[in-house]
Amino acid sequence: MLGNKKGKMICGYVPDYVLFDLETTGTSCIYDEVIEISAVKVRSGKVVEEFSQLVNPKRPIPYAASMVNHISDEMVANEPDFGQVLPEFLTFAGDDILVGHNIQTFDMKFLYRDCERLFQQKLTNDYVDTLRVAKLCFPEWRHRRLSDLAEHYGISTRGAHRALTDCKMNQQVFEYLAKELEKMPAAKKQSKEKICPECGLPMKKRNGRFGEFWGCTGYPDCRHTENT
DNA sequence: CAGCCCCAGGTCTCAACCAG
DNA sequence: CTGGTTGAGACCTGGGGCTG
Repeated sequence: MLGNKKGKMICGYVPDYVLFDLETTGTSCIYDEVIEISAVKVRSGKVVEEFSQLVNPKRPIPYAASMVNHISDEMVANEPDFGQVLPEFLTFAGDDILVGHNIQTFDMKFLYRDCERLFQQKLTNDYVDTLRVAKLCFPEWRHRRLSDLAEHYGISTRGAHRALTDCKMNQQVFEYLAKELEKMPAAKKQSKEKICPECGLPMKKRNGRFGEFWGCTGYPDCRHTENT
């Protein structure tokens, strides 16, 4: 949950997880705030519990953001702030693996920032980004937005861009992606899944002066290498 | 729309090698 | 030793994709 080491990204399927989604006042993890957080707890691929809470960002919601998520200032006026909601979410999530779409570059940034800001600690949960998994399954696709994946699997996108609806949609997508992963050749999965033991980032095969070697994609921050 | 990140491709840098 | 060449890693940049 909280500690001094950030969790690592996993690119694969797990049957037990907490899938979450945030709605925010914008796309900047420096200047913007969370206005809704929702999550579903999943055990053996089935939703067993839900969590959803509007958040008062203590500032006006920009028009452009309201147009996307349909959340207005009036709707959040009497809601708690994120300082109250985040501990509730963390209790709900426990030490489960967190799952979401494009969370590596978006949602996790907000969570990391606010955990640091409120508790001076890091979020230790490992996480799965379904965008990464989708890239693995459908490298030939041009787009892999959550709505594209939902449409591909015939999942209803009614009410999209509200956190809980997106969570449920994403949960079904993740279960379908799991089936795609099962169908994939082992070699293809393994080559993509080699993880750096130092920092948890994926490793990549590189050609060096002295031949092939595995290098961490976190270079230059992480300089871990392995022989092929 | 803005902001952020990833990724591929191009360029730069530097060490190794070799000829003179 | 010096200078030129080569090749691989480091670094930079622009385009594309995804989010609200």
